[in-house]
Amino acid sequence: MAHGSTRPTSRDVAHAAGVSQAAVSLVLGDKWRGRVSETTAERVREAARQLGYRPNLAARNLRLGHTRTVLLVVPALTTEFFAGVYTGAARIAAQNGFGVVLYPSPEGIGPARDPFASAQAALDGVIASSMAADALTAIRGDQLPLVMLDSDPQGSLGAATVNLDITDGVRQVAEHLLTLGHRRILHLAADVPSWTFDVRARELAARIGEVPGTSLLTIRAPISIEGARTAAETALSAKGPRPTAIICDDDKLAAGAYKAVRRLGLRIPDDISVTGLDDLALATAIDPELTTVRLDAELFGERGMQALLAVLEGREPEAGDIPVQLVVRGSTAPPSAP
Amino acid sequence: MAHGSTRPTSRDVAHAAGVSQAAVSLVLGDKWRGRVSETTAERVREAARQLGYRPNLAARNLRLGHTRTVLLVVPALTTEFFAGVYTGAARIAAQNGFGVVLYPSPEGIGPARDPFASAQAALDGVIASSMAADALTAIRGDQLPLVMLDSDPQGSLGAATVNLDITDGVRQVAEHLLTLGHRRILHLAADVPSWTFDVRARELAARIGEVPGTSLLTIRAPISIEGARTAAETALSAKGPRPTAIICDDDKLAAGAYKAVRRLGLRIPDDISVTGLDDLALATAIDPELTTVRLDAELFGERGMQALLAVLEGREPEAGDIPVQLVVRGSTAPPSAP
DNA sequence: CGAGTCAAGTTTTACGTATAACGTCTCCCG
DNA sequence: CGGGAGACGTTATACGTAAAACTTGACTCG
Repeated sequence: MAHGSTRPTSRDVAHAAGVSQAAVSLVLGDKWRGRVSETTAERVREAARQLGYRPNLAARNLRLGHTRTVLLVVPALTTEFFAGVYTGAARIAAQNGFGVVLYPSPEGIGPARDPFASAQAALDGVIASSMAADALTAIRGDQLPLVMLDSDPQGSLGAATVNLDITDGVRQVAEHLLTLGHRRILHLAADVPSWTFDVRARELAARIGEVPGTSLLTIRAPISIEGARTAAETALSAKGPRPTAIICDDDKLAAGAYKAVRRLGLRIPDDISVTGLDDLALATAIDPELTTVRLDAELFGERGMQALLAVLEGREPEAGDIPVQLVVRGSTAPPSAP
Repeated sequence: MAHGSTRPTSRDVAHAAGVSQAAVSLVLGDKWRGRVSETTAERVREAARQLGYRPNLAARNLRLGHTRTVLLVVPALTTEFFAGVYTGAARIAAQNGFGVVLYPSPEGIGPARDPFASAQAALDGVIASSMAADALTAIRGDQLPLVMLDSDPQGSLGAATVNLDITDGVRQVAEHLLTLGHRRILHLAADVPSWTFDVRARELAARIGEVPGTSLLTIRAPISIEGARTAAETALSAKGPRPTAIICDDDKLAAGAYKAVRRLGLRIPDDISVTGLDDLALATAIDPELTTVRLDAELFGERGMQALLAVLEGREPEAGDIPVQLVVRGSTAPPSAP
């Protein structure tokens, strides 16, 4: 396994600089004020540079007992949303001398089997998003400090949670459509067992299902454009009065709904309105541009990392959901006269 | 930093099972055939289970001198392409007892400053994609085995390279459009310094620029829908004969081109044909569906990991570019009569 | 029966680092 | 002039694991 010569150690640097290994550690660890002379320190730094010394992280981690590395468990990275979450988390982490390692759950959104077998870095904590309960308990078994993203605050076994205010987003969507005059509404839901999707269904049922004179039909589809198209096409072809609006659990599903609508020879928003949730790049790529709920993925990641840092330091994580905002674009309009 | 009680070590397990620490290491490391009795082994395993023992990876890595962990450096994860690359790489890695850690270069496509400061896991090797030369040399300075993805085989400082056969893909696109009868072609290029984009320009110049009776105009845009839209709109509004086809460096740029075309009141493919490159989900979300070149991201990742494993074992990596294929959809058609 | 073999462990060591604990030497002040 | 106080280091140790080297006892076989 040895590729060429072995990497230089702090002892090599010490020998080259004519000092002890301890001195090297002090200088390079920036703990030398008043313990090593400036000239000696410079000699050590020069020797390190010369040899291309890089500390052995395994040894350091072992000695220190922590790694200042955190694992971010996300569903498969098939949209840029979790890229944003990562970016935000990594920014806060870097400001605090931490690193972030990504573990994209291979089987897509849903339960991850064993993040730790795969991401074999030694970890100080975990930020996990949208995971099923079995994987969650697997993680908890590890006793690692844990922050959950977009999960049921009650059911998270006492882990800290950071949530987007999805409930409010859904409320805004419902209000928008009701104000426009829609009464027959189709909910195109993600066929994924996750709290973040349950919340959408729950809020929609409360906001629309209980308003007199409205009807709410829910159908489920896998989160893919083709899956959503198929499901939506079936639902729209059913006999009986056609819905005048489709609320989709996310933007990708909305893209599928667009295709279904077009296939049936209908027009958005004239014949039917469509809404999404996420505000991905996709939302403005399709025509007409999609009315959707903007989620601040980076802020989400930042808040997640801040919460984890709080847990690590024994502080109480900041409470409060992250606000979201409806972005009205061209895919919604009042329903045409019946 | 201590959260509750400290984690159990192999010594704790040994004590609980009434054996030495070495015996625990042998049993759990599966090296005990003929060294420890079956009954003792079972006792050890039971004790480990009871205590919830998890080996300290930092200590193991230090002892072993390697981590069986590899870093995958990718541009910011704003499309699902690199998710596929990761998936493929992780699959091969897992089959060989390796883990993969992701480092998404924070500043987007382009040079990454210091992957190692951030991804502070101890590493055995690196797979790096589309990086500028300065970051490359920084990595090389670390003496880590390196595999480059989609990079100039000549300029990679002797690192192994794995490439998609982009040249062939571009050739197929050019041939497709020329066969349809297009003669005035606009090349919407990515404004990013990377070999993978240089190759596109080079091949296009050779295949179209040198055919008598054709014209090829190249404009550059940042890889974003809005950036592409702006650039394309400007180019299409210029005086003189309008191009009849736009070849885009990737699908995202193509989505921008769609918007530009629509803004100018033109139709795809009737007035103008558009092609992409990647075959992302986006390609079938837009209307009409995009003619593009399908890249097998997972195979790309697999081949990258296989090459790195070869390097680690002192073998010669498999040679040969990964084939790509043109997928003809509704965005290309013969040019309308002038 | 004595040497060799084998099973079933144990003792010991090394990996590279960070840091606590321990010298020196010089200077300065009462 | 005696000793306390820096300045400038060094020595020694521990982190948890894997594995080489060693021990012990029982059994085999010529």
